[in-house]
Amino acid sequence: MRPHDFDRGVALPAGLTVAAVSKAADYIERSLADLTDIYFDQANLFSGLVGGFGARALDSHSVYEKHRHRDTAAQRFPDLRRRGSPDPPAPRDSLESKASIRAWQLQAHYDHAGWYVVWRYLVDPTETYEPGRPVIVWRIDIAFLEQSDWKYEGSGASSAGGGRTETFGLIKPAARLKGCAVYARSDVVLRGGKPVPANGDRRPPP
DNA sequence: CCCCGAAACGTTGAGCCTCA
DNA sequence: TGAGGCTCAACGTTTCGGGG
Repeated sequence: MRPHDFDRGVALPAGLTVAAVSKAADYIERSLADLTDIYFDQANLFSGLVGGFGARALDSHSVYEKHRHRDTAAQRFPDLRRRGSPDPPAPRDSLESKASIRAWQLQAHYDHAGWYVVWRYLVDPTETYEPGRPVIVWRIDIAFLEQSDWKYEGSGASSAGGGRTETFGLIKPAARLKGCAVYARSDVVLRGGKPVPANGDRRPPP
């Protein structure tokens, strides 16, 4: 990772360190480098892997661990809990690992309060950013989200058709996550809502 | 006692709207 | 005019629990 792109002023969950977050992001980039064909085949599945690998890395590199005992179906949140916290953990001891290629938006099936770490990543098959690293984590958001930060998003899914079930969306994610980027690569900027090289060409001619 | 639907988990793509 | 906000459709996996 790029040490100077970490912001040590961002509030983190108790016991979580910048070093642990950095190791986890590095683990994601290295572990998934050979699996980018999955991304081009089914991007949503690949993002699921990114989130899962992030949780796995934090489990081994931080005081946050995956729960060892399977809870009842409605209580599977969170991905990680602070070591030694009661069961079920309080929101302050809960840490959910999410991944996305989107710049800001965040969706979940629940509106649970707790700490969230979001691995914002891109797939760079030409390895323009880092030789040997086709998967790049370009920003890491860490925030404590209240239940009131989420809004319900209905669905028309039924036996008559439709795909997804009900979800919750983070309200005004760009505003809500302002100041929550513990890591942000300075060589990546948002243009057209997508991450692009900061030193890339300006807007292409019409 | 097995099977299968419901419900939990993980997301992206696309379109339209608002507002500075 | 573009960035951000909002909404909804589509997709894939795993676990639970009740009915046949």
